[in-house]
Amino acid sequence: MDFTLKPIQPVSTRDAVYDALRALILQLELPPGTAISEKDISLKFNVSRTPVRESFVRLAQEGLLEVYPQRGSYVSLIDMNLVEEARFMREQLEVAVVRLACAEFPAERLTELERNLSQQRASIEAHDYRLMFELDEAFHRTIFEGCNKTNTWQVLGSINAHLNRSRMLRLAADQQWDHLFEQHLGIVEAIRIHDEQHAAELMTAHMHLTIEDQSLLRAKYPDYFKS
Amino acid sequence: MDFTLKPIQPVSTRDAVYDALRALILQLELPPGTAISEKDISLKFNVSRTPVRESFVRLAQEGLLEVYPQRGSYVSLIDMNLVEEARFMREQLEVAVVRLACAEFPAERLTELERNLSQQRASIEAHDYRLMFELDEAFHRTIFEGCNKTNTWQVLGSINAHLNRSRMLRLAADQQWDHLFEQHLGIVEAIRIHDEQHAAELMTAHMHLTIEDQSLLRAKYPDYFKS
DNA sequence: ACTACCACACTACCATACAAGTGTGGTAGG
DNA sequence: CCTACCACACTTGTATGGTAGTGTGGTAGT
Repeated sequence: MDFTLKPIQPVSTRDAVYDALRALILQLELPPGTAISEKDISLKFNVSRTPVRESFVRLAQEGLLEVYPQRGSYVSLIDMNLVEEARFMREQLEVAVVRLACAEFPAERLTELERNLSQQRASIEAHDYRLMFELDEAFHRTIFEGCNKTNTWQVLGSINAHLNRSRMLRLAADQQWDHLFEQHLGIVEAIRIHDEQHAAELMTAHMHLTIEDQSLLRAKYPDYFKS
Repeated sequence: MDFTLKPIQPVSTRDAVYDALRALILQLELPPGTAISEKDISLKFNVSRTPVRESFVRLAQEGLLEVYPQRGSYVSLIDMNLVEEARFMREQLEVAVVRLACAEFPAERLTELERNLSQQRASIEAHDYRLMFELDEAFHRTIFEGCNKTNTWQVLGSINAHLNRSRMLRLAADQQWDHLFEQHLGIVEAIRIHDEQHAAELMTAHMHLTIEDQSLLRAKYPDYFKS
């Protein structure tokens, strides 16, 4: 007997286009300000304008795309006000969740965090910053999952689209990965020994570290920023 | 010389349909579980399927609509896990913002809060709960605006769609508006005298009050809830 | 040389037709 | 009476044509 569920949909064209465009925007391969038209994209992907259009609707709702009727669509510029508020929201939620984690955290999630940490160490030594970026995401997601706050993490995912775009600009830069890694170590230790106060302090500092040097970024990529 | 900007768009059909459907869903005039088809809506609004469809995409992204390809679309059921996490997120952000407000808050916003409070008092005496609901929204929004956290409030707006739907169920019920009003009074007073600790405690309690008695709701409207 | 104007290429918006999958009710066969 | 099956009436997904508004570059007129 085969209980495998047949995929509800192999993959809808709309979702495929959406995923592709979103990835291109977040990885800055479509830099802020880039003009993109439904027609262009539909030709590049060899699909009709309909699924492209619907992808545009979703991207516009997330604030990643600005659509001006009858004039054109543009990858949205990075809005520093928005980025700062995204950082603010993330800080509040991350701190609150890590406090919960100090009170109660499943053992298997803790080992998952430790496994992640060892991978982080390896990727830093290998100077693989792209991988380190992904591990950092996974690290924080695991904390949320361990506290049964999966939906919260998903909401953060869309909120942080802008935040991550500016973080991506610093990927090549020095980005003090060593420092971030030390903080990760401390956070996991605090969770293990249920030191809520210390965990909260570490997480607060951690959330501030991910966004400094914005004026430098602005100077380096002036065209990518708004106002 | 006339510097008035002509409206970029009188109002796109898509946005009109989206706004209408969203309001219908949030006010439970389209109850959770209701089947709605693109065709039906397009006939009712006398527009083609295209703008309706794009509205569906947006509503589905917000989690207010479930779309099953080739089978139908349904107003999403209320997911209590989601509601609780929405409440959690809102609590963290509201508390953080009210702390900011205690440190610094513009005078004109404070008078706006006081004006709002007197309107609340009047609407409670008039038993106009619908108006009270709106005043409550405006009250919290004003606090966010006074702290330059407008974007944060907007994000909360989409997060709280689910939360508000379950709150709406209680509108006719007793919904201890008196108690909520007392807390509002206390919060404004705490902001005025910069009593951060007290404000945070009041807001925490306030955020918990808005969601109690869920089991009662579930018993009363079992078909509206998920799992 | 400069300005006003207009045709044209381009955009997103909307309507419509067709494609493909799903569930159901009726019917034919056992 | 029961079951298997199939046609049909739905659904959403995709493609395409026409509409209206916008910006630009070239041209005619001064």
